Amino acid sequence: MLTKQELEEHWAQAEEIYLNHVSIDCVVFGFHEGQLKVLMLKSNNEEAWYLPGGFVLNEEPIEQAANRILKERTGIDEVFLRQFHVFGDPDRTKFHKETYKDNLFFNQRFISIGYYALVDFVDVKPMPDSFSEVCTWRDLNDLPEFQLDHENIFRTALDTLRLQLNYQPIGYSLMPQEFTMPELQKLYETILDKKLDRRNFQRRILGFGILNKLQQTRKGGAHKAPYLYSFNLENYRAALKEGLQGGW
Amino acid sequence: MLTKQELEEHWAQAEEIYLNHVSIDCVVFGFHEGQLKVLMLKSNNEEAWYLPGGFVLNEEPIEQAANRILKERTGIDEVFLRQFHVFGDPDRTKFHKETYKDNLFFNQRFISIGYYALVDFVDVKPMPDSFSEVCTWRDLNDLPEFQLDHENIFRTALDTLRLQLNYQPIGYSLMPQEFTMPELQKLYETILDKKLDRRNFQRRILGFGILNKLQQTRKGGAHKAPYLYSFNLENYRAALKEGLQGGW
DNA sequence: ACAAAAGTGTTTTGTCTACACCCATGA
DNA sequence: TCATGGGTGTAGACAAAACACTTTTGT
Repeated sequence: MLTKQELEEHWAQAEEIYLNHVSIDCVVFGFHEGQLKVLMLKSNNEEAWYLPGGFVLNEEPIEQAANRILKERTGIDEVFLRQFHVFGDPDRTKFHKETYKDNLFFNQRFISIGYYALVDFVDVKPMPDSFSEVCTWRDLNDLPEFQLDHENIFRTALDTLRLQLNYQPIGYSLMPQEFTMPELQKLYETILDKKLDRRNFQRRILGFGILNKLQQTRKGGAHKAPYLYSFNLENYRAALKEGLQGGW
Repeated sequence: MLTKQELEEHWAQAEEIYLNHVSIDCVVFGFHEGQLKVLMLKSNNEEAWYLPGGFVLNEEPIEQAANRILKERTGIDEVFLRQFHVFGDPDRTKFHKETYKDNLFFNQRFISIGYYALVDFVDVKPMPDSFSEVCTWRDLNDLPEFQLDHENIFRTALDTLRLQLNYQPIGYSLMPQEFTMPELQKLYETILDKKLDRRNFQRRILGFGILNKLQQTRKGGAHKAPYLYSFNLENYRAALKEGLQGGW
């Protein structure tokens, strides 16, 4: 953890260290207790929430920058991370330009590259950045006010996630190692925001041949114990090359 | 047309005029005589071909920059234009950095935003830029050597086009005002690189309700004259909101 | 009159959808 | 023992795929 003074020095140097005019914003999705979540931060000074973001070091590939930023906020590495859109309106950071009038670095135009990440909820240890006091998961059904154009960035990410559901290993990245069929179904229902038929869902998912059915069942529920599954990563990758066929 | 000296002055000022570190590359697709084409330029000095590209003015929205660049190369406005990927490898412009060692502007790292455009072939008047002697259509079956990472950019655009075939008004943008069913089918076959059944194709396309069947037929062929169609733009837009369902 | 391309309709096949019954478990 | 959720199978609807015959036109 840097002291206040070290921080000030860091941002005074930012213009030298980081590639100017380019930023990265990440929409980090997690899934917990049947709810889809986004990782967000709350500003020190106002009731405004924003998405994890950062800048690109002078000689750093952008994918690597996104990974680094994500690791700083979540503690995890090797996450599923995809570029989805670039936000390049000259007015998108108007608020920052006003707030940081005297700061050379922040007072410039930024083209922001949007990434969305899919992570296993339980692995994440949310860590605030130097502008925030809070870093935490927000439920998609209970979102706060967004700063800047971050609402737009978030919406675009969510739309992309829905479109790519059949082309990306979304289940694999968001579910824990072992999970039950109803849990996986809940994930799909949450992302798509619609109910799916239990039996058809099962047949379809199993038909892809991307799951391993385990011998154990999930005990402790008040009812019949469901089987546990894990992903067959090799088959999953192969299947995704072709895209999982058909729409929901 | 600028003189050589005016050009030199322009690029000497580039650092002031354009947003540093950000560039735009466009993959312009056209369709002519049953062949899919890309618009490319050839360097003055070498046997290297590259994609139309340019930079973003300080206060210019990026979509507007892409449109401006496209207009400069093709003469047309209001084209179908979509962002598809950002290319941010620090080494991607290594060649330029070496070639333009003494130029402050070119000798910097560029994050390039990739756009693909779909245009009506006959509307385009290819115009070289200040680094090229030739601007012309290249057949997808007869592509030249690419400069920098432009082969990668092109491939990524083509993959995106295939994926989005059912979600974007691709036929509308690439076909002339009036066209026959076999011509439209050829377009789909070319993009997807596979043969389609004539009757099923027709039923499917007509089923979307996005075409107007005209009374005239295309005379002059050596055989039965096919009917002409035009797009019903209103229905097309509506249908695309939902995505044209099903895969080929 | 024939070759080649275009128009159109029917049968077959397979996939998605809707639905019902049995089973296991904790309360 | 009952309420609840989980496991599994089947018949019907619908859409895609396969396929054949007729029509038009230039040579």
